[in-house]
Formats: sequence, C-alpha cells, structure tokens
Amino acid sequence: MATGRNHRPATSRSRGIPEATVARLPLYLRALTALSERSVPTVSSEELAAAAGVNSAKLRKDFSYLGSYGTRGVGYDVEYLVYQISRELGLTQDWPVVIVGIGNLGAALANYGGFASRGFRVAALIDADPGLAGRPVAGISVQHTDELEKIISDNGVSIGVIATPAGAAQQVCDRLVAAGITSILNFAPTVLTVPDGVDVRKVDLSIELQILAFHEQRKAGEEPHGEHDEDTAPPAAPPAAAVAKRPRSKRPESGPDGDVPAVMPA
Amino acid sequence: MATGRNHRPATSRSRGIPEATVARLPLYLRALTALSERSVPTVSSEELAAAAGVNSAKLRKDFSYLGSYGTRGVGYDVEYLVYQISRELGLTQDWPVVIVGIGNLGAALANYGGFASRGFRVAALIDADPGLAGRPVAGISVQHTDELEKIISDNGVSIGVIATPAGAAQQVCDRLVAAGITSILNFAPTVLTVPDGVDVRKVDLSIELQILAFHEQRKAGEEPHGEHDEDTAPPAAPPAAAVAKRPRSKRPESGPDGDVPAVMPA
DNA sequence: ATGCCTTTGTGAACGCGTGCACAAAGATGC
DNA sequence: GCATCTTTGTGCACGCGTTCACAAAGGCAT
Repeated sequence: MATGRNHRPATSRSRGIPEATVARLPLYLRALTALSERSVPTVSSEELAAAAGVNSAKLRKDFSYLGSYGTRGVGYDVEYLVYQISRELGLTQDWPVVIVGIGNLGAALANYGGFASRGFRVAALIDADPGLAGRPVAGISVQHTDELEKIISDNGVSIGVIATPAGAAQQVCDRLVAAGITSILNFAPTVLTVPDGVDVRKVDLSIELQILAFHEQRKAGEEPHGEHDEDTAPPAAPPAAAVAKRPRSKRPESGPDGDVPAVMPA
Repeated sequence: MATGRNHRPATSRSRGIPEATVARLPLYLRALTALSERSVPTVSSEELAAAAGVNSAKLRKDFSYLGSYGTRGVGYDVEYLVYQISRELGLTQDWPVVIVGIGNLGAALANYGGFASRGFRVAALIDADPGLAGRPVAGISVQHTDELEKIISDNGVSIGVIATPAGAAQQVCDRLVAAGITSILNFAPTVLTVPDGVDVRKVDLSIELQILAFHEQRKAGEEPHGEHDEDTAPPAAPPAAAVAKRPRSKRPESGPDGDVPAVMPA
C-alpha cells in the first residue's frame, strides 16, 4: 500500500507534460474562454500570461509541450488553443462525478456551476444519512451510501468527490476505490491512503488558512524592526534531555476537537 | 502592480523556513494533535511521516528548520512539537476572519468547524444582497457590503475569505485590501490582482477537477498499449499558416458559461 | 560504566521548475 | 521582392525541493 502520496511521485510521464504545466492549463483555458466569448481572434503570450497571472516565458514553454500552436509575429489563435487545451485536459469527453457527503459543503459543490460546464456532470449525490435519501439537492435526488458501488458501476464513474466528515473519509475512499474510482478530490481534512494508480487531490480550508496565518504573523513581526529571535516564553515542554520520561501532565489548550469535519453529514 | 502572483516569489525569507515546509506544517500539526488526543507521548519521524503521508527524511528536514526539537534514539515529544508548530504558524494568537459572499459555499464555510479551532474566528459574514442582511448564518448575522470597511477596521481583521461569484471577486478583493486586509483566501474562479505585501491563496474546484481529468484520461489512454499519437481528428482550427485571417466562424461548443461563479450570492 | 541499538540531523547529489535572453520564423509595409 | 518589426520557441543557467545515506547523539540494558 502506498502511503497516501498524492499527485504523481515519479511515475511514467506520458508524453512528457510536466505536472506544473498541467496545473496551469486550466488557468490558461479559463482566460482563453473569456477571450473567446469576446470574440478575440488571437492573443500574444504576453497578453495571455497577464490574464492568467503568470510569466509569459513560462506560458510559452507550457504551450511548447503541447506542440507549436502559435504563429510568430502574431500570437496564438484563441479558438484553436481552447480546443487543444481542452483536448489535452480530457475535457472533450464527459466525466460523470459522484459527490459523497451531502452536508453544507457537499450541497454547495452540487450547486456549483463549474461542474456542468467543462465536461463534468454530477452523476449522483451520496450520503450516509437515510433521512437525506430521496431528498433533491441541486435538482438531483440524494442516494444512500448502500447504493454507492452500484451507482459507480452503472454510470462508469471514475471521479469521486469526498465531502464527508474527516472520520468517514478514509472509509468512503476505500469503498470508492474498490468500486472502481481512480481519481478523488478530497475535501475532508484527512490524509487519504490509496493504492497506486489512484490520484488524490486535496482541498483543505484549514491548511490554507494556517499558511496565510504564518505569513500574516511574519508580516506583523517584521514591521517593528529588522529581525530578532522572539522567544517570547516557551510556556511548557522540555527541550530535549529530560524528555521521554513522559512529561504528560495536561494538554496545553489546543481545541480538543482536532480539526472538525468539513461539514455535517446530516 | 504585481500581476496576481500568489505566494512569495522571491521575497525576503524571514528566518529561512522554505515555503514548501510551511505548507506541510499544518499537516504535521494535524497528525500531532491526533496523537496528542490519544495521549501518545512521543513519535519517531518515521511514524509521524507515515501519519502525515510524507517522506520521513523530508519531515526531519522540515523540523530542522524550526530547530532541534527531537531526541535521538527516541523521537519527538508530541506536546512540545504541537506547541512549537502552533507558535511558528501563528496559531497561538487569535485571527479574526471575514467571509464575503454568503451563498451556498460561503454558508458552508461559515459552518466549517475548522474555523473555530486553531485560532481562527469568524468575525463577520458579508454579502451584497440586502435581503440577506440581518439573517443569521451559522449563528452569525450577515451584514451588508456597505459595512465592509467598518467591520474590518473595527475588528482589526487581516484575513479575508472571498466566496463571491467570479465577477465580483476582484472588486471585493480591492475593497478588502483597501480596508487593510493583507491575506486573502479566494474561492472564486478568477485570478486576483493584488498589490505587493498582500498574500493570496486560491482554492479552485474547477481547476482541481480538470487536473484529475487529465490524469484520468492519461490512464485510460495508456491501458490499450504503450503509447501513440492519438490525433483523433482535429475537428477545426487552422494549424498555423492560414491563421490570423480571423477564422472566426462559430464557437466550438465549450459551454458559453465560461466558469460559473462558485456560488450564487442570493 | 560501557557498549549496543535506535533515531535524529544534515551533507551532498539530483531533478524539476522558473526565468532570461536570443535566434529563428513569419507577417507586414514599402 | 526585400527589409523591418513583432512574437514565438527554446537553450541555458540558476535556485528550490526532495531524497539518500550516514555520522553523531543519546537512551537503555547489562
């Protein structure tokens, strides 16, 4: 069993499109779609890069992995590029998706307009709460977890979204994988362990906030003067030596709720 | 103006904690908190790494940036490490947060338990819809956008969450920044442009799904045989030369909705 | 007290990603 | 048809992040 490693560690790289590039393609596609709607025929790498918020050289290199779709002295044909990127991302086909865990977040995701467009289609909403079964959310009737395997099998679903509480996530994940799911988007604050061949991407509000807090603190700490070693008082805990003797006394005070699930399932 | 560059490009690195490490600290913290609740006194880098889903050497190196908090032959003291990481992340202080855009997603975020714990506190919910004003969501009364500046100023808020439709995001962002916000978590599918000194982190469901679709397609395409150049029929669009003459005819068929907002504000 | 055994902390190598800078390609004007 | 000007595509160098592998450190048993 692979220890919940997410993306692709060092697996075979298909034809050679770097992971970092793949992650930016949706960004380009979005910018290009906007241009397309305004009937703009061509864009230069400079303009498009600005719209996507990246370096123009990086963008050109990214596109070079897809082939030479630009015209020197002119730029890129918007429509053509939209098609090429869509094709590369696999957006020209239909991707049925199941959402497991229809709480606040799950419901919000079900209502998310981004699903309908771009080839993603919500095939089913699944929840463990029998009371929710049959209730329509975003125009789709919620089904019970018991049906999970059948739903995935019948609809040929390969992408699953987990929006359950953290405690249920791994279990749901296991069932999804066993049922044939090979791509998972995880909103639960847990590290999922999956077998090789299954991709997991994580969306974690808590982590993002903590990263912001780190930088925020650093900004605040830098304002005063240049730098210093604010060791404002190591309230408790032995540095090293006297440890191991189980300094267990009382928990500091960090909330005992340890990362509450993203959403209530009921 | 900085072109919507997110994290820190090459800015001064405080005392030298790599960005990649910072991004993992919350992960370690979560695993450590779980251990703490089970009253586990110490962990080895190997165990903790497994729990966090990372390489043990990486974890040790990450911790080495914080200082030498481990004991050779024993491991790390759980409680002590929880405290150190919390402090490093700035979680020992209170971070008031405002959420702008109380639609499905905004409401789900407001209900998110992860806020309450870990030093984050929802200071206010803000929406442009007058009809929502005064209505309680997650126990907090929604306030109108007009109050935005005052709310931020009065509560000393420095972190803002944008959960509005894409169209309103940049405008909201500008107001937040003008009001003093220096960290933004953006759920709207748009590239935000912010001045230097303001951190933006992005959470984008659509992009994550597209990345999954890419890998999913690749898996499916690899199954058959080794590799090949599936150029299954370039339906339209001129390769290069005859372009620039505005081959504008009709849009392919990619949904004309071009990335619907994450959530309806009303 | 001494030696063994476990686990940390880190030096060094490697690979990926980024950005610069420029040559080549092509369009456009005369 | 030729010159000029724009913009692509990419070779190259640099820096960050990851991983291996091992010496040093410290606990623990005898």
